[in-house]
Amino acid sequence: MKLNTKTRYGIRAMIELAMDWGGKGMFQKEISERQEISYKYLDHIISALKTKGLISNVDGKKSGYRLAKKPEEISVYDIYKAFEPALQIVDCIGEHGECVRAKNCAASDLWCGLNNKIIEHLDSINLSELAKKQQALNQRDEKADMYYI
Amino acid sequence: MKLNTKTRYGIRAMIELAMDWGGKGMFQKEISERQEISYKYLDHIISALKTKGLISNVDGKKSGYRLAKKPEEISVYDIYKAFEPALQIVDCIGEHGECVRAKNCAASDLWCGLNNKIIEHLDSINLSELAKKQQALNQRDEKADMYYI
DNA sequence: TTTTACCCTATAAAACAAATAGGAAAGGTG
DNA sequence: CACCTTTCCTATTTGTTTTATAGGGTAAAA
Repeated sequence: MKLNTKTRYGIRAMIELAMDWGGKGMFQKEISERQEISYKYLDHIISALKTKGLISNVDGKKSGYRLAKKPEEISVYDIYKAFEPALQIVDCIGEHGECVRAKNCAASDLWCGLNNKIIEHLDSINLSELAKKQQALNQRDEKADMYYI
Repeated sequence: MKLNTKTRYGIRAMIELAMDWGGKGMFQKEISERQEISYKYLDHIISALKTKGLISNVDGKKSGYRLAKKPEEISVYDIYKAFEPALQIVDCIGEHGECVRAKNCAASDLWCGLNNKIIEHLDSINLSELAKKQQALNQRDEKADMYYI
């Protein structure tokens, strides 16, 4: 099981925007530079986040991107769902489950249980926490740098 | 995030063997037919499970496969690890993490936390539980069939 | 000695991930 | 207005991984 790059980059971009919350807005270029994500690749990521209504540049094209909601109101799972319809670690779960045995399958139950557990966890963490954590890490970093002078 | 087929098939094969625990042993062909897994593909799965010491056919080649340990002593994560060295949903976790930012990255922390949660969950479930559940499901199924006569 | 079951390596086909490329549209600025 | 920047959109490429299948060798039971 691997997390895809879009979701990972998407989270990092969103943390960056969350740290800018209440600020001046951020251009794609700025996010790309700060997070070292290919500018062109970020195109797709921003597009997905925008389509899902998680970010917006409502004050005009050159106003920069902002979170569309409060950081507290955006969970990690919200961001995950910008890149995949839903978390579904196996296909037998959910509507389009092709497996006929799923109704009487202990394995299916197992994966379904894990799936729920992961969703629950991703839903319990919001951008506010992550931004605060990142800010703390950044400060710690700056302090560490000072001692090296 | 998707679970791969080998792990899924591997679990199903192991549940089948767990239900046979204390029994006569099962041939690859038998497992393949019961679980509707391609006989040839099952080759690789059985090979991996055997290499990891989870199953054995110690009483001779034609004795059939058995669990190498008690069902209670084999966790889902043990089986998972037969097909991947370890669960690692992102690469920045662990020894070969290539990401320089990982030490000061809230995102990395996030995925690391999720990773641990998943491992904990997979480690908390053992084959004994799964086999019992599957047996219950099978019986329920047989009963249901009766009513349809 | 024939059959059965396991064991091993190579290869193919398909799907997916990750990124790049090219350019259209639109807004702000000198 | 002309021009630069930024967003927006679609297509294409490249590489990797997944999901098998194929083919044959080995060993032991019947």
